[in-house]
Amino acid sequence: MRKVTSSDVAARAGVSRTTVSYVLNRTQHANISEETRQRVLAAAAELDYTPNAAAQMLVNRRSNGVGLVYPRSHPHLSTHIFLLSAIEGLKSVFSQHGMHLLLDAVDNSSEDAYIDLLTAQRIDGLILIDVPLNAFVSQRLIRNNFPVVTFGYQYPELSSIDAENWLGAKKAVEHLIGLGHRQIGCITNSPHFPGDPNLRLQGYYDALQAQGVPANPDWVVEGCYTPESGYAAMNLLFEQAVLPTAVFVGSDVVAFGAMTAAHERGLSIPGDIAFVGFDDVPLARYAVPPLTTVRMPAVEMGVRAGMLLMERLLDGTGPTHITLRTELVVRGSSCAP
Amino acid sequence: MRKVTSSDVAARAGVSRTTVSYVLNRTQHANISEETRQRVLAAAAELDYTPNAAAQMLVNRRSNGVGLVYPRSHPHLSTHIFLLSAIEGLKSVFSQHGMHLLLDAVDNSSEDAYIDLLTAQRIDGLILIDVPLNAFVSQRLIRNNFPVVTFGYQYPELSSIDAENWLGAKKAVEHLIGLGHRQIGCITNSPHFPGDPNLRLQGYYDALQAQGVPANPDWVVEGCYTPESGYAAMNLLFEQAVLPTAVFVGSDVVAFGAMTAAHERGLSIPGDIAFVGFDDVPLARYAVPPLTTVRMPAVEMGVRAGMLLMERLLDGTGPTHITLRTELVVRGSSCAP
DNA sequence: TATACTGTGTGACACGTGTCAGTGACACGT
DNA sequence: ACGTGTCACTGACACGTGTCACACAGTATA
Repeated sequence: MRKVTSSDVAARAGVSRTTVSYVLNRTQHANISEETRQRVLAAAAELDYTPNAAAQMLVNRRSNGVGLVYPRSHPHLSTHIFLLSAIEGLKSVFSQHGMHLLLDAVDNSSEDAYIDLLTAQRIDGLILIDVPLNAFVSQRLIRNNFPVVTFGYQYPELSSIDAENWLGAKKAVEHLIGLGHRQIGCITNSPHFPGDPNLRLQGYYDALQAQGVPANPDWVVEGCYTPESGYAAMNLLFEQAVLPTAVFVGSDVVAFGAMTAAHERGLSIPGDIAFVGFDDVPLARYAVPPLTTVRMPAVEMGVRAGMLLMERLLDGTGPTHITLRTELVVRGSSCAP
Repeated sequence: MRKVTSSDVAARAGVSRTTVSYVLNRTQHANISEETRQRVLAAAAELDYTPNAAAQMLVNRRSNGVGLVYPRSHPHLSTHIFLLSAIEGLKSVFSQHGMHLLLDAVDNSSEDAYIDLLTAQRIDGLILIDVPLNAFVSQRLIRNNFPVVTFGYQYPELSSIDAENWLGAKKAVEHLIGLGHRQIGCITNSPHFPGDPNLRLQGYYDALQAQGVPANPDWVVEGCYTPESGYAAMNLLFEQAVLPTAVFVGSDVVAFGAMTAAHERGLSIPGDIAFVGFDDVPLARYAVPPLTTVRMPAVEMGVRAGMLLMERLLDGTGPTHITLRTELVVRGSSCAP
């Protein structure tokens, strides 16, 4: 089957290809009579004409594509539940502008493969979700002034979107302290990477210090995105001589595993041990008991990131950094010890 | 900044652009001396040359893009957890072939917007996840012999990938019957669409009939993807005069809501009421109690779908239908009444 | 009458690539 | 000397679009 081109439309309307282009693109400075305009429009509709994307990309030097890059290493849920919400927000903005989303997972090994997407002009902009940037790549992006929005961490020269991780964690722990807890453990969201300060963990420490509650390094254990890791981390905590009466978990999904470990040990929640999570995943309210957590505005973060990139693309504005509020949602998993 | 083109490479290597193309594409019938070949390769590397995707698409009539379409109407988790796994599987296949994934959500209103992606030649193939095809669109796809793989439902002329929904549901309910249950309710995964037989619901009915257990239409309630809907559906069941002793839920995520409703009513699971879910979402094992469920091989479905599409693209094979096995995973939420 | 201007439309080029047909140069067999 | 063949390489076209500079007719202006 042959593809319909603008020449076909021109022939059918009895005009030149140039005229077709002017009509379809509503070119301002072109004077086209109303009658011809209608003839062209009719011909295009009858032939069901769609402009060839490749040809447009080639001549416009614009692909209307945006690359969305995330690390493949993150296992299923935690960050990826977030990924879905972010996609939802991003798409709601991009679809209004006729932009398409190109998905690319990145391995730790060949982490600059997605760079080809932009040197090949396949995308006009880049959204990076939790992707570690090595110096080579970041400098290249900055030097070329390529439109980038980073998600969840900041780079001075690149636009970024984030939420109040530190403050959210601090509020969560202060909530526990306010309930009377003095022995508060922490299971982190992710393993520690050098150079990547864990703001949620820092919020935990700062809350303890601000309220004069002693910190116990034995009560801080690393989680790694999954419920399995939370389960294992909690069992590690149970090996301590003195147990905490409350645990702040850096991610709801990890908290699911931690709470299961507590259940299996016969502890009652929140009677024997209280839990607070982070993210407010849709299932958090359906944990047993319902999980107290810090809400991340995931969809809104996607929307704002999309808007940031569009502004950059259309108006050429410089790098902007946005931090959205987090909110403590108190449910059944936390109460006085 | 100017883009590096193959002309630049040619100039630097002191050869023609044709030679550059032959070397970089390893064109078989072209005879290029080893020495020239190395010169070209070196020049390309020094200039950090990447071919322009638009130009390649235009001349090759191939975009190396695959459209992944899903309905926006599905709320967060259920199908979308599945979506992430599918993406994982799809990407593992596509990345080997240099194919890119283009994401597109489809509204009920303008459900054929994604068709423009293919008439514009922006994509070479289409993966449809739970997207309802109206007659107009499907006929157009079939007539043009466009490469399509549907996910989760079948269309005779289009390739498809699915799992044993009917058999999985049947095994789940037979499991409950085997435990001694005779009063078994059902909360569906999704609302009923005309023309879309709910195979999981059918498996439920057929298991009851095969084992001679009476079916009670009052015990069948519609869910709608979310835990909220499961919560509401379960409370609807609780309004019955006689309560079921076990419930088969068409989706783990919906089951989370249903179990929470049971907890709030003070019922013990599985003592007072047993539950079996469907999907084996990563969190299912961390429900309270751990959820007995039917495992969907989501990632493998993605892989197989990707392979199906690649075969179709490379070898031009006809439509193929694949159905993968499901497996009952028995956990703590089900035992004898 | 010559000039300028306005409204309407077109020819031709550029974008960057893949590839067919063709060009010399050289070797070989008769 | 002449045809045949191979090797290494290149010129030119095509893909489908956007847009600049120009053309032509008709009308107003000096």
